[in-house]
Amino acid sequence: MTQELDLNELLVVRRGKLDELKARGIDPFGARFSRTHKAQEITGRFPELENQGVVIAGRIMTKRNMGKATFAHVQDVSGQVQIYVRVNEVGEEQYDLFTHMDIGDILGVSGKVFKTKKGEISVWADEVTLLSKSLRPLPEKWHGLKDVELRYRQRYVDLIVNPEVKEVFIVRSRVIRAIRNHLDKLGFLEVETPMMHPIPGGATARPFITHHNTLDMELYLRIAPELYLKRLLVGGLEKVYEINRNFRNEGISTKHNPEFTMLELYQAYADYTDMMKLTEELVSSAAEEVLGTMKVEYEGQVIDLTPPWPRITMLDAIKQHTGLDFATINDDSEAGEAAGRIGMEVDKGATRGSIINEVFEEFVEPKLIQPTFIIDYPIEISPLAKRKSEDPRYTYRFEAFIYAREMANAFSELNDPTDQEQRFRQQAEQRAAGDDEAHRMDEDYINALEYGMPPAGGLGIGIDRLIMLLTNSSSIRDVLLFPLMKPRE
RNA sequence: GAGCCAUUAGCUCAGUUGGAAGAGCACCUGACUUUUAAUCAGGGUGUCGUUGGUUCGAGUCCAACAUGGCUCACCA
Repeated sequence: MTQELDLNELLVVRRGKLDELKARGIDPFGARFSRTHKAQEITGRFPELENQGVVIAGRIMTKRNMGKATFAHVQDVSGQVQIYVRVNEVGEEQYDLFTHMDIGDILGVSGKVFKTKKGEISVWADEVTLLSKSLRPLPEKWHGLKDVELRYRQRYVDLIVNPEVKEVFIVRSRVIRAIRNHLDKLGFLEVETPMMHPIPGGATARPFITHHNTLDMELYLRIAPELYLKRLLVGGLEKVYEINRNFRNEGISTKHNPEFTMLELYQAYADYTDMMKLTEELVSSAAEEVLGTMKVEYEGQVIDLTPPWPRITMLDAIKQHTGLDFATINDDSEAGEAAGRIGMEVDKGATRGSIINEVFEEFVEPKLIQPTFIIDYPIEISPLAKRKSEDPRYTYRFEAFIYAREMANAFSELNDPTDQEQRFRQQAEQRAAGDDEAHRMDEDYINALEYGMPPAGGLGIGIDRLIMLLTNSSSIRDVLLFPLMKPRE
């Protein structure tokens, strides 16, 4: 059975045209083509380009045949411009070829810039060249491609027909560029640390497991670069950052993709207050630079990113929203009872710190719409953060929340190797007790700390979620070019 | 992992009470030398997601499965 038998009529017709072109000695998949202008330059600089010769290239998006003359819109990366092709200028043979081209074909056009009777800036063609034949029909010109599944699976089609999609990814690229420029200016060094870890660390998450054949060893796709970046602080690099993918083997949702992009940075001799300033600065200046404003609209609300952002301790925030004062609650069982009084059930073995966190997530987090720093996290849920000297039950740690979502997580880094080793041991006990997301012991990391790591501030920002905020996207899939999809069939 | 919803032509969508599968765009043929959702005349598109079941008869009712969306759970 040949493939042809499976094709519908539209595809058969296009393949017929392809054969016809070949029979006429025309290469349907052309080569290098020199253009002088992009579509947007022609429409944007009409006064100086009027009557000038230009050469453009792009995809045919619409076509209106009027007999001996045809209008079409050609789309390139910058946008669309209309072309006017008349038999008088291009000749019988080329005109015939052109009228048989399809919407979706890629062509080159040379001609002069003019304005039609109705006032549309156009290119009056004197030559049209087929550069690539399209064998599949594009979605409808008016409604575009709406089927979200098809949009994600065939992003290339989505990008062709839905211009606002391209805009999102341009903003994404510019925001990341702005962050890089900002950090470079501050003297940070961009580094790349391993994606494949023998011991997954730096976060509480389930990893993807893979296997190296020659070494016959288990490897994990990284859940965070943190422990490697801090080894670089030990090595004396002082200010480092990495913007790259993390992988977590967990559920998929509008806010979670198994691979996602994180910024992590570490600054020697700084602490978490410096990281708050830097967070405000990075986010607000990226918005200002890319969008031209620090007031962004998200899901119908205006979010004001202008620094400074309010800072409130986790305990104060809980007190404010629930009336519960955990400062007066000193052990695990008391904490459990208190949570019960406001209608929360907690696990039997839950610690005071994890209960505080649960109460916070349940009662406070949903209310944090405008940018807010929540500071001083309980030590039990912060195994890599420095203990507060005034009260060892808390750490010098904050998270930044915007639109009830965690945007940034940062702390004064724990650089005491003995304390770190104890915390790893506690985590290992939790792991042994069945918590498969608890941290694992990393002996080499302890070894590194034993050489001495300068006191430092560290910061992580979830880039995808930041881009969602800045592009008013409600799903993480809308800011990922190729979100993970289950294969069909 | 759970609940709800969706799946009909290449795309966007109708499809009545269970009784001969539809429209627009796109496509093909013809007309038309400044159109623009071009227009006019003609043409026909199909595994109704898959597999079963009920029925004289299923796009329509029932079940299972698949994929996707939303909500929840987990997480960032």
